[in-house]
Amino acid sequence: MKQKVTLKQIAKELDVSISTVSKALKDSVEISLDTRQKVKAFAKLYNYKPNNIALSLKNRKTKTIGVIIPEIVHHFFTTVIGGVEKVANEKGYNVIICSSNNSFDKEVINLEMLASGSADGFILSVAKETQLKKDYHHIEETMSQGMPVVLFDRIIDEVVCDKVIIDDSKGAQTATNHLLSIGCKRIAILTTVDYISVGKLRTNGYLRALRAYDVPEREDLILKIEDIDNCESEISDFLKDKDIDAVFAVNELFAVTAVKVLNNQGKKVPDDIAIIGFTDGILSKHFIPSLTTISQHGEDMGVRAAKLLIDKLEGDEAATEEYRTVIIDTSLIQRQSAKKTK
Amino acid sequence: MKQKVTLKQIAKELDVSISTVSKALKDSVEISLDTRQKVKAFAKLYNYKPNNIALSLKNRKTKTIGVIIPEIVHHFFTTVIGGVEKVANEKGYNVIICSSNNSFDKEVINLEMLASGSADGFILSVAKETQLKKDYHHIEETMSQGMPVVLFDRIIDEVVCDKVIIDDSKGAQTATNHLLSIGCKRIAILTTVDYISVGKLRTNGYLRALRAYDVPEREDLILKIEDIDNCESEISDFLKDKDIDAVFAVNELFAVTAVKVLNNQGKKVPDDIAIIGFTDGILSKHFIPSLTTISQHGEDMGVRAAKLLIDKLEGDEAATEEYRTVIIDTSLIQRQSAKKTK
DNA sequence: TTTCCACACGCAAACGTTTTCGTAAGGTTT
DNA sequence: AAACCTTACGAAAACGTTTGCGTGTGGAAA
Repeated sequence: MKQKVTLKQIAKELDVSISTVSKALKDSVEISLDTRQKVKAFAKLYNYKPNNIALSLKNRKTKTIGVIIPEIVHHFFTTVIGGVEKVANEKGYNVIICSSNNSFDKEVINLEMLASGSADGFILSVAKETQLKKDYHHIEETMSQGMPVVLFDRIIDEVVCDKVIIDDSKGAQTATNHLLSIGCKRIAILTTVDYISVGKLRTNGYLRALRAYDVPEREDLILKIEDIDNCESEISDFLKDKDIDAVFAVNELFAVTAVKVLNNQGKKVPDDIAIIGFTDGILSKHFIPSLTTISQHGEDMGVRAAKLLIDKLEGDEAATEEYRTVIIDTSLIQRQSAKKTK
Repeated sequence: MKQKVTLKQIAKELDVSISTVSKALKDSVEISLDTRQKVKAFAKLYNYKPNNIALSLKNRKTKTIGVIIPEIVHHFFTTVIGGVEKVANEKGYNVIICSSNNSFDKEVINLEMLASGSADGFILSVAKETQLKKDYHHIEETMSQGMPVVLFDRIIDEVVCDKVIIDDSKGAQTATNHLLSIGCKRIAILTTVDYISVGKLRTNGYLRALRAYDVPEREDLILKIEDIDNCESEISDFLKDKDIDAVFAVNELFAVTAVKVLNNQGKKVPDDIAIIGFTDGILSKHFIPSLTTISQHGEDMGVRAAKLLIDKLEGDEAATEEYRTVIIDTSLIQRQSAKKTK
């Protein structure tokens, strides 16, 4: 088994110095044409590739972006990663992805690991636990060591840095407005517990829309779900015999579960009841009926986040000092699960 | 903005040598208790973390596993990554993920980039283009430079290395058997073009099951789909007025599309026609009807792949020379889309 | 012949670690 | 007092690069 070939080895074989080899490979005029060609031929033959690690050490940058997300098996987060990869690769950056699995500890470990030399900056969506715990020292510490951080989607207001979000509240308002505009009056919402920032914001948007239409808000039409994995029975109990004509679900899973539950309860979507979701994922697209939903444009988020980060990484000192928050527009994707009541 | 603190800085502040600091932090008996405590207190205060890059360079290993997959927005691949991360983290490895986007060129670029110092070994599922092109020089080159590679799912027979696969053919046979055993006789298959290795294998399994039951195979019941993203019309034409009682789809998307198409054609699943899929993803689980399917146990694959790789990475020379192929058992997950005919 | 200049190349430092080996100071044994 | 041993620390090399600067060689100009 061959080993990776280094400058030193080439130098030895060709009986020149390491610096000569290095310069020759860079086509430096310092080196004679003859030597240059010889070295390059040799390097090609032995498939020489400069060692990134050594370069990182020398340049004190890794040309790597660290991405930490709460879940890796998750359609939205992976689309964001897709966006990040796209611009990162264009700009010659590598992307290294870690999942915190929604655990605070793992988030800290991952961040510290990557921060100690593996990445130049971070794109991060915080774990549920972190939101609950409100402990952000690891993020602040990373930034104070000179590594920029861009937060996206599940952000933290208290941390001052670049951010990329959607206007969750506005998106929810759009969704609710749509339901109201097609004639729905009694709209239930399936949302998360309040410590999940996006859930809370979407609930707010829902309430705002109601008020704008002068529809009284009713506590009994709001379900805050804690255990996402076992939401079916909860939703079933909640929806049972409820006199409603629409459901707004703050994520895909709640939306399809609602359809399922309603089917079981003998109600048809969209004929008897309209449903609108949030997040345009696989399920929304392929479900029967296909789901009208709010798209978060995950790839866009990734693109913008990566651009922000790279700007900061490559920017002059001046640009480094100001922080921006990019708000990505959501859009309503109309499909089959919500239609005009006659 | 503080900078990352190094041994050198600590040494300077404390007026000792770098080696003293290094040893003190490692609790070397060479250093007096006094100095040790002083150094450690100081290091903690300044939040010293050894620089991974420097360590990588020195140790000539990165403690990082490179994972390259054809698509990042893909349920199955992300579950595999989940498995990889799990064991990698347990063993103190980092995971760096790149997506080839099914492009041969990007696969080569990613692999070369990671191979030049960023990762010690690779877990890889090859791009469609690579399978078509049959060009594997980048993989062989990587291995010849001493970096182990584990192939999974979309593997390459010609490349000699560790592999983790499911028995696609057997899984497909199980699926088809199930359909036959519940009384279906005229079973269509929705599969991919032959150069996708897993598609071909699954087709073979289907045929084998048919033969074992003495059911004649019929060319007109086999649809090989090239353009996965626009499969609906193709499937619709294919299924139209066909006298069949079951469909075996080699992936989730084909399965749900088939259900959709059949619904439109006035046939009910599972009452009029049974459907069975392959890959147990979000769709299969939440679709209505939920899909009977073959589970590939993606997380298991990731776990096994990571173990194989780490074994090779840490193993003695002897173990390094033999290559293993792990076959993960598939299992039939019975849900609603296929039931006994009366 | 002396001086000067280009040319082509090598030296060495630097990035941050770890680790082997060397050594000064001080104490203990004869 | 001489010889020796601990103890506690420092110097330096190594990992693979890049790059500023120094330098030997040869030829041309004076």
